[in-house]
Amino acid sequence: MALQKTLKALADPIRRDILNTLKPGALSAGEIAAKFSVTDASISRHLSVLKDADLIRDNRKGKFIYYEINVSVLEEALLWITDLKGENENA
Amino acid sequence: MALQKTLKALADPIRRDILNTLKPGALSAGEIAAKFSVTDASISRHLSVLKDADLIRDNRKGKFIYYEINVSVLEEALLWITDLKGENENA
DNA sequence: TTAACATTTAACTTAATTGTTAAATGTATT
DNA sequence: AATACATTTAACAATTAAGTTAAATGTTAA
Repeated sequence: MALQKTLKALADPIRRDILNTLKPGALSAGEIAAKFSVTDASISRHLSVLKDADLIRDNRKGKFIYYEINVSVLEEALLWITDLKGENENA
Repeated sequence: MALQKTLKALADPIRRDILNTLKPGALSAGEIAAKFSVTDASISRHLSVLKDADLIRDNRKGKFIYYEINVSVLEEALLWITDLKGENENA
């Protein structure tokens, strides 16, 4: 189930863009939304998909909710694709 | 565009299953379809999504159309995810 | 407690995806 | 040419996904 959620979450260009945006460090929902041309509500739903996939984590600081990337679940996706490629990491 | 198509194609469990099924070698559409519980027509459309993403290639041999996996486009997906992970392949 | 702000959730619309059945296409065989 | 077989395509129904606006929630500060 984790792999399915991960790949589904990564299959949307806005969500991939959000993840890249968070790579340098955490940002609030508003800061993230400001970078995109869709509504805050739309970004909020994308954030919830990413969070459900455990690709991001949130923590509230006062009025703001900061999101940070969590790369740990990418490992499974990487392994799946690598295995499909049929490559040996020691080759 | 290629990355988007790749990830979208990989975001479906049946399509991932098809790719794994093709890993050992090419199979005809019918042989692939026989392994799944959906109709031939449904598998045929999954095959066309995979083909459009260039994850598989087809070649007809008489009545049969054989599909084989093409892993080359996985490289871009792998690079994207690896870069997001922030890892250096020499680290 | 009221007001203001940040964010999410609800309700709704539209578009895309997946599955089904039935018709169409391509190839081989008689 | 006619039939049979493998596969795809078309047409349709059901589900899921993504966007919008408006209402709701949580937090801070007056």
